[in-house]
Amino acid sequence: MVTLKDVARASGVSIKTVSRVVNGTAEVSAETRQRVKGVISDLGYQPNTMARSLVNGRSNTVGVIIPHSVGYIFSHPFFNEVLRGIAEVLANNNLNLLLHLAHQNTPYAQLYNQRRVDGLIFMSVLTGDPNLDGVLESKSPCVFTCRIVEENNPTNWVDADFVGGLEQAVEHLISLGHRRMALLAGPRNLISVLLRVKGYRQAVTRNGLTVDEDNIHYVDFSSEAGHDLALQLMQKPNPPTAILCGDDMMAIGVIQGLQEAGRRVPQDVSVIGFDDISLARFSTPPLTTIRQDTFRKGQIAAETLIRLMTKGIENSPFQQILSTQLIIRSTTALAPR
Amino acid sequence: MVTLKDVARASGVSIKTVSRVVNGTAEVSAETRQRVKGVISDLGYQPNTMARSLVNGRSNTVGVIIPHSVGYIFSHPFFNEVLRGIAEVLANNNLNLLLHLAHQNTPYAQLYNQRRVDGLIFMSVLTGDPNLDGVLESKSPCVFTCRIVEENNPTNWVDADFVGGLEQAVEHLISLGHRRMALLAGPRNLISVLLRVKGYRQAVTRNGLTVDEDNIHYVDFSSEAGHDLALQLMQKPNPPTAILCGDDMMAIGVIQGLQEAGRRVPQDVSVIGFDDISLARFSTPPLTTIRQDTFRKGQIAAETLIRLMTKGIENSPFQQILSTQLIIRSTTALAPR
DNA sequence: CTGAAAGCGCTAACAT
DNA sequence: ATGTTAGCGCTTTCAG
Repeated sequence: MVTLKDVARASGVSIKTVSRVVNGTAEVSAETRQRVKGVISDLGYQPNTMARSLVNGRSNTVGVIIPHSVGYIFSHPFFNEVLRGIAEVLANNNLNLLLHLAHQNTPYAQLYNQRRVDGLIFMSVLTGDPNLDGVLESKSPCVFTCRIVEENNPTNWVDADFVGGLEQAVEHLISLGHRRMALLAGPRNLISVLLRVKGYRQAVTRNGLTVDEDNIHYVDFSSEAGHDLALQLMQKPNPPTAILCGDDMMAIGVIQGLQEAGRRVPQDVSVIGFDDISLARFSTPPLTTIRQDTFRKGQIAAETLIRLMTKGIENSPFQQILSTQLIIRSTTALAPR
Repeated sequence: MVTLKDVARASGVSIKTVSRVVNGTAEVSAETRQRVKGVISDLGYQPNTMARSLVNGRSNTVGVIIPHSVGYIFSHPFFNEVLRGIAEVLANNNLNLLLHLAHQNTPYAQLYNQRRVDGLIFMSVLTGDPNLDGVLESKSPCVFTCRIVEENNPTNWVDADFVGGLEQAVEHLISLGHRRMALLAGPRNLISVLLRVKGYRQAVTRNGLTVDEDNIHYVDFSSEAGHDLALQLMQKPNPPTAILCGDDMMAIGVIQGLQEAGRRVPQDVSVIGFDDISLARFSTPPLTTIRQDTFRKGQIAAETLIRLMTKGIENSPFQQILSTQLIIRSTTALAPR
C-alpha cells in the first residue's frame, strides 16, 4: 500500500506537506504542489480512510437501521423510496451509508459507540424493541423516519400524517355513502399503524357513526395477508362495503381476494390503499390511495441528521409531519344499494 | 471515550491483557478475566473499530454497489430481494454492509483502495460504465450479481438463466398457438436484457418462426413504460396476441394498458412477466411469469465474496447460473382465433 | 511556506 | 500468564 510517507520520500518533501496538498488544508507553494500531485498520481496514492477516521474521530458514515422483524417486509417498495432519499442526500454530502438490517440481538447504539458510524437513521421502529436500549444514552445523533410513542420525547423524527391520511380516506368513503367499513391497519407493533387506527376512529366518530371494533384488523403489510383477509370478510353475514388498507400492497391483495370471492371492485366493494407506490396507478383497477412522499421523507431524515452531526444536537428536537394526499382513482365508488 | 488504556489502568493490568480478554485471543487467568470484564462493563468500554481496522488492514465491511442509472429503478422489488439475501449472509458473518448507490463519477474501486471495504458486490452492471475502471486492477475481491459481457472474463458472478427463462416462456406461448409476439426486453444497456433477447430469438427460431425485429422493444423496467407501450402496440394494424415482459412491474403496466385499450387478458392478449415478485400472484389477473430466485442470488453472491476474502482469490473464477422456472397463472391462454 | 514529533486506539511480536 | 515496545497511516500542535 502506498502511504503518505512513500509520497513524501518520492517527492522530497515532508509527510505534512503531502498531507496538505491532499487535503488542501493550508497553502503550499504552487511548484511543490504540482510536484507532489504528480508523484501522487504516479504512485496511485489513496488515503487510508481508517487511519483518517481514527485520528479525526469521525467515520464519515451514517448507519441506516431497519429492525429485524421488519425484515420480511424489506421487500416493501416503501423502504426503497425512503432509502433512496437518504442515499441521495448522504452521497451529496460525501457520507457513506452503512445499511444495518437488524438480524440478531445487537444493540443499535453499538454502531455508534464503536465509532463505526457518526449518526443513525431509524426506519420504522417497533414498539418495545430491546435493541433500542442505549441509543439515547449514547448521545448518538439520530433521526427516526417515524415518530416515537412517548409523549414529550426529545427524539428527532420525520413522519407522514397517518392520522390525517386515514381521516381523508374515511371522509371520502362516507361521502360515497359507505357505512360498513373494514380497516386492515397493519402489524400492531408499528406506531404508524396505531396512528392509522386513531385517524380512522376520529373520522368515523366525527361523522356520527360508531366504530365497529371487530372490523379493525391487525395484519401484515403484504398482498397475501390482504388477499386472505378479503376472502374471510366476504364470508361474513354483513360484509363491509369498503375496505381501508394500511398500505398499497395489502390493497392489491385485497382486490384480488374480492374478485376471487365474486365481488366487483368498486361496484360491490370499494378499496383504498396507503402510500401510492408506483404500481398503484397501474393496478387493475387503478388504486385509490393515500399518498405519502416517502422519498422526501428519506431526504429530510438525512438532511436533519447531517445538521445534527455538524452543528451538534439542537436544543429542541426536530419533529416534522409530512402531509398526505388522497388520490382518487378507480377502486372507490358509491356504496351499493 | 473509554479506551483499552483506561480499562487497563482501572483494573490494574496491562493494556495487552485487556486486549486479550476482549478478543479472547489467549489464555488469561480466570480471576483476572473476571476482574477485567467487570471493569469493562462498569466503564462501558467499546472497542474502537477504526483503530482495529487500521492495524488489521481490514474494515470488516463489504460494499454493495448499485450503478447510478439504475437508481431510478432502485424501487424495484428485485433489488430488495437480492439485497436482503446479501444482508443476511453478511450479518451472519459479522460483516457490515456499505450501500453505495452510485450518484456521481466516483470510481467504484476507490472504496476498496481507500480501505473502506474489504470486498465489493455489484448489483446490475451497465455496459460501458466508466466507474468500473480500475476495479480489476485494484485486486479487490468482488462478485457480480449479473454476468459480465466479455468472453473468458475472469470475474466472479451469479446470475439467473435469462436465456433459458425466455425460451421456456416462448415455448409456452407457442404451444398455446401464439404466433405474433412482442418482447418488451428492458433497457438496452443491461446485459441481462440482451440475454433475454437472445433466449427469445433462439426459441422463436427453433420453432421455425421468424423473429420480428420490430416487435422487440427496449424500454425501462417500469409499470409506466409497460403501460404506454401496450397502448401503442394495440394501435398497430396487426397487434401481437402475446406480450413477453422483461420483468413483472412492466407486465403489470402492460395489463393495465391492454385493459384501457379494451383488450381482455388473457382472452385477447396473453402476458408473461419475469421475476415472480411477491405481487405477481395477487395482480389481476394473477400473472404468469418466469421465476428467478433473487434472494438466493444475493446469498450466493455474499457467500462467494466471503470465500474470496478469506481464502484469497481462487484460481478459476466462480460463475454460476441459477435456473428459472415458468409459473403459469392466469395471464396466458390459447391464442384468439 | 515547510518540517519534526507526538499521538489517535488498537494489535502483534517479543520478552519476562 | 502477563507486560513492553513498536508500529498501522494519518492529522495536529508547535517550531523553524
